[in-house]
Amino acid sequence: MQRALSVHRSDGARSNFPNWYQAVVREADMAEISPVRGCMIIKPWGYGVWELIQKELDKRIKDAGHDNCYFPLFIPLSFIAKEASHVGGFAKEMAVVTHHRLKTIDGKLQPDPDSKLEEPLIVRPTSETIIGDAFSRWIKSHRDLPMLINQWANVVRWEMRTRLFLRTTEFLWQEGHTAHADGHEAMEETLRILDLYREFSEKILAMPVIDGEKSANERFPGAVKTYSIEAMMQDGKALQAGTSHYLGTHFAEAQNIRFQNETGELTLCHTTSWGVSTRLIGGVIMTHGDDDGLRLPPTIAPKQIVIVPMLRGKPEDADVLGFCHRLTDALSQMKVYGQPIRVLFDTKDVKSADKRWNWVRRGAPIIVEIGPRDVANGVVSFMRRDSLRDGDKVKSHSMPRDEFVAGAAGLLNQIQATLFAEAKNRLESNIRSDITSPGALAEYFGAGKDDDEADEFKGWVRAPWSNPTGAALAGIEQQLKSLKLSIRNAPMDQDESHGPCIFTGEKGVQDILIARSY
RNA sequence: CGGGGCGUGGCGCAGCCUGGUAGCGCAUCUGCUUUGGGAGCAGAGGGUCGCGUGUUCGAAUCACGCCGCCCCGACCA
Repeated sequence: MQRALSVHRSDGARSNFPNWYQAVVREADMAEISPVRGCMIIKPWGYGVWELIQKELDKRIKDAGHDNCYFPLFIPLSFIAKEASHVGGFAKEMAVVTHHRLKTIDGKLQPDPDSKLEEPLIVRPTSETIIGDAFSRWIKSHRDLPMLINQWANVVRWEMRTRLFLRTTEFLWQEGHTAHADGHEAMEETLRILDLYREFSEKILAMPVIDGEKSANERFPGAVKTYSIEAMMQDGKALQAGTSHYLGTHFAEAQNIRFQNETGELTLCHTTSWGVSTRLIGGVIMTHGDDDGLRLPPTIAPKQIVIVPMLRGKPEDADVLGFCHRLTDALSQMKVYGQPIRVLFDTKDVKSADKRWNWVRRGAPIIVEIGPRDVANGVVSFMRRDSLRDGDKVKSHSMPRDEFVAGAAGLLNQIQATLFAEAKNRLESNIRSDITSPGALAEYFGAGKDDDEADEFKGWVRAPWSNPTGAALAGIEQQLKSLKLSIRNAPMDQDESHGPCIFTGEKGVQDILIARSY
């Protein structure tokens, strides 16, 4: 059967999934690899999605009381060295600036040895240390608290292996940093943001997630507690889509972030940090994409409705164009999610059929096609990207023009709801809680089976455990690693009582999610 | 960084084993025909075959080195 994409996923098998993913990124015009290793060029359609993500998330962050700032791209080496586990966690992936000038030596342009920096600068992998330094100067009194700051920035982490959007050397993100008078308040902030991320992911990205706490060895370097939202991709793997950390007084101690409390005592602040990145776009692609390309939730589609005129090179073309112009204007007057509907009248001099398939691949939620017959009958023919086909055939709908205009916002809402419902159903129906031993876990995830079987779609496992620490935890992690599994998080949503621990057999204290992951 | 695969016009690939100076499909451009849907015919443009060194009269093809991409592992938010 003919599909809009050059690479197809093969019925749930994971083997073809990476190729399919790359095909979507490329053919949906989202991004391309750049001349710089591990870095990507985000193209207009992909960046448009990011801008909408920024807009929606920025609003929520500000509504929660945070102000935006901008801190330097460079961080003095001495800053990053201040918090021991923080350095430990990031040391292996730092880009370091050592010179400030180039010189041609022996005909070769190279860093001028005479321009060596006294103190090397690192390109920020995250900004806790430089923001903490500012906090230590900004915060003097309990009246300065809480300090609620956010920044939109690029960061660099020199990863071994990169994938477009999911893990790139440079990526765009938002990082929130807050300081509070006590641990209780800082924990509240950490969880409030976690919930904000969950709500944002579900409502705006139509990507259902499970929020929970990370296990001890997956904590952010320097954190006391780390929480995440985890989304299920269409190959069954988990994607960590956002994190929120309670940093305790670790950074406050390292950087002397103190305030005088009501009784005049000098007291350490409790800090938090949290972020989501362009990785979310990868999550959207792997959550909603299909064999015809990307399917964008209307909330983040740069163009929600695209109108393609069916021109014939005949006199009635003028009528078609006029009809399309008026339709574009009428739709632009309508609102969805409190903002004008984003409509594009695609007048590019390209064959109509090609335009249609380009928009299908890019995932425009509604694609309208107008020909002379539509004009004569005063109707609008359109396709819904969320349910493009009936079997193999493309499903085309027709509706009186005024009815379509009046119902457009509702239709976009419906598409958003359909995408979310599909993803939600996939998530919920693929978490098994009937696996209660390491043996059963190994069997389910295909240990010892041949490649084809091991390659089948697997979801997640939810199981009780006794929350072991130290060597016991490390042993379990090792065991999971041999199955390519990891503990994703301990969901916030927990039952009162728990069965015996899947690993130790001891009394369970909470449920955890186990999955393959990105 | 270890194991495997790959790198040939924008995209997908053949040619490589058995060296003789580049080909196919899609896309692009032009013209004609077609027109409720990914059109047909004819013609055209576009590649120093990832980079470098070597072997050879001659290298996409053989050897060595390097770079990049993908998968698995290691690592990691």
